[in-house]
Amino acid sequence: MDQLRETLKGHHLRTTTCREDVLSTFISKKNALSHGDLEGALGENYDRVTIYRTLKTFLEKGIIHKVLDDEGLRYALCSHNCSEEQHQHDHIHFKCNECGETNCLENLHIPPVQLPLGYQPQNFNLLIQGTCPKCN
Amino acid sequence: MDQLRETLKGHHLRTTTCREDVLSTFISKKNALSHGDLEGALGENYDRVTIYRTLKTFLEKGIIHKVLDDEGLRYALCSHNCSEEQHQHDHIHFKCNECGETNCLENLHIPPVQLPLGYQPQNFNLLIQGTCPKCN
DNA sequence: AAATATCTTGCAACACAGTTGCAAAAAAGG
DNA sequence: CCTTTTTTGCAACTGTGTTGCAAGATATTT
Repeated sequence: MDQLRETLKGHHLRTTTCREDVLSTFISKKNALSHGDLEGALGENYDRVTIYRTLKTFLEKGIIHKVLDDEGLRYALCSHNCSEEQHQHDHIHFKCNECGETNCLENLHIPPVQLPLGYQPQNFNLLIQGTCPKCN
Repeated sequence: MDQLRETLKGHHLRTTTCREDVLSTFISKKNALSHGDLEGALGENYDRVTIYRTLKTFLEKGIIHKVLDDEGLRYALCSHNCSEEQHQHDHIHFKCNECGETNCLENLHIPPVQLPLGYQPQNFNLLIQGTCPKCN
């Protein structure tokens, strides 16, 4: 796939098979992935450390972003074009307690919150847990 | 302090010095604490493992709840009375990027979000990152 | 197409976070 | 104060994430 190379080049990264494979895994599975998920999928081909470093690089370059929940750290593709300079992530993540999948709800915004005086917000991150349509 | 014993008994827990100390640390420092924070404060008196187990017990009994941010797991007191059966945590956490402290914004509610069809929400968790009044 | 500079990978080793089993010690209740 | 039940400390272990370094791969220049 040439689109993978394009995406990597667009973020000023050399194309390597590991980066292509990690990126393509994020694209094919659409939900948020942990390092462990990726190691499970690609661990026979690449070293643990390389996958960690790939994730770190992708984070820095704005290809993926962190997704938090109560049982660990995951990563998901940035939908709106992020770059090294600017990340825009005021979106909502939904974690299903049945199947355990976490997904970004792309088209929703976090409603405005009236903060007490003196608080300067920069970033909003809403995690909703419950049951997803597939498990409902 | 007898209030500590009362709180523990109210959640069906035996009073031990470790539990009293952990609870009183949560009460005196008002912000969210990590295991490491508690180990730093009490580690000379109690074993690492004991602190882990105390946190786990407090979680189960509804004395504290998890607080997530992009660099790890923290815990904070439940303000509204939680029990083993029911936790109610639709509140907002604010993490200051300057001082690193995370606090619960007690009196705020998360505004309602219109979810797509099929999503059954059970729990809302909003993390706002920015600058807090002290660092502003 | 080969040579160079630069970046990426794998390996080993390490630091830190969290868990489990078990025997000894402490709490609650009679 | 004796018994039951829970909690603690210790040792050992698993899992997660990082760092240094030499070897390999990528991009670039000629």
